[in-house]
Amino acid sequence: MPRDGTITRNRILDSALELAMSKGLAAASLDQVIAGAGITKGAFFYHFKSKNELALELVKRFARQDHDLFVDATARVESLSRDPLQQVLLLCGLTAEMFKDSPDNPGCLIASYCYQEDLWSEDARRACETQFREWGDWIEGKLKQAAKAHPPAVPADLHELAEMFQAIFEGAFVLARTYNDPAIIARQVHAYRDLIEALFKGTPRPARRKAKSRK
Amino acid sequence: MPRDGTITRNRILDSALELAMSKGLAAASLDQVIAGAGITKGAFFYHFKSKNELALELVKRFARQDHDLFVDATARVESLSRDPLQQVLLLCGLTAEMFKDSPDNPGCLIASYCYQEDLWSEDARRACETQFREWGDWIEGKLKQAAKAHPPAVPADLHELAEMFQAIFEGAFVLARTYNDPAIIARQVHAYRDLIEALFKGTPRPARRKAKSRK
DNA sequence: CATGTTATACCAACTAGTCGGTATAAATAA
DNA sequence: TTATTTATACCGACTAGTTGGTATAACATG
Repeated sequence: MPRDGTITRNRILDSALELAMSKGLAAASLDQVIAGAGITKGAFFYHFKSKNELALELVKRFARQDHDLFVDATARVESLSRDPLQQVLLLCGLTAEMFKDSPDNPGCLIASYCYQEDLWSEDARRACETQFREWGDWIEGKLKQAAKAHPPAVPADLHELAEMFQAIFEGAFVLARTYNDPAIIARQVHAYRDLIEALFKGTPRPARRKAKSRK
Repeated sequence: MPRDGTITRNRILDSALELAMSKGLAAASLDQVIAGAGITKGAFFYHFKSKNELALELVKRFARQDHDLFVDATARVESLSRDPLQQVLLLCGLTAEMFKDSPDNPGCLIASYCYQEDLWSEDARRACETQFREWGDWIEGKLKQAAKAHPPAVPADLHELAEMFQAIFEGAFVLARTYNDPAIIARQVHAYRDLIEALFKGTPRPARRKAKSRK
């Protein structure tokens, strides 16, 4: 067998991801992708038959990685607590933690794609939808279990509430970039966590440490 | 005065906005902007000295329009109720209403820009930040007034809570595009409204009409 | 006429994608 | 062992078309 092509392939995808997060993949030229990957045009078109195929493969890889993250994170919180509400709260905490002190400018590939419809094929859209639903369904299920055991003081639509997790997440990326303050992401996820807790417990809990950096 | 150039200018901006919402302004060519506006290159470069200037002017116009909307909406809710909490809840209702039965694929110019940094000049960023803060500050102020009069059952960071309005909003656009279901926007804003109400009132209220369309 | 507005023709740089060819390395065979 | 084959992986010059931007002339209107 010749040398391993998957290395080159991943270098191309990595380069494309970086460009997608900054200038947007639609606006990035293949020459830039190629330069970033440190390869040549020939190599690129050996691995991908077009720029659109690159876009699709990139989002598919993203969805796979996100799925792995989901499996890992849910397994962890389910092993940390048996209480479904606690599991949701822990998941929020875990997620917020991931974005605390994140050095680079965070963002979401899906959000970037859905404002650049050249990249937004039906295949890509469906892959993203599936991935979103995976998280949403899990949270919704847990919230419903929690509600069965101990109904919240105020009725709430648990489907919408679960959906809100992703909404806040995606929105926080936009805010972080607009305010130029990545800390917003962890802050908003935390705020969501607190709202859920308040809704289900309805009683004050030990005061949370105040967020320090609020320029 | 010779004939009115502001008409052409606005046609250009309208065309650019439409392209920005679909394929992204960075990926859109000037020829497409020009074709959409039904004019020629000469006319374009008479009104804008470059594509980047177009991008900046477009986002500035967006911010102006959003500011007008803010002034109008807050004035309306402040005339409808004297209770700050009610005002916030009404504002959410008003906002959700705006996106109910929205025919075209909704989206936010700011979100699109912040994933395409060719367009994301510091000037543009600051204009967007200012506009975001206008809404956030107003909501935060109202929530603090409301909390003073009748503190929520559970302590909550009202700054984060106000910030969450925009986060949910921006996130809902992404979800709407990913799920291909514009109804999500009104739904999420409504869910936010309900959370705020639950937090401050803490008692059940007349059951809301169930959302009907949930494919 | 003078000023503001629009059209046509054009350019150099860049675009996605092609193509003939080369390098690598394992498998086969003498 | 060594020569040959085979398939994968990669290179870089090339093309046809597009890009943002310019030059210049024509048109409209007061």
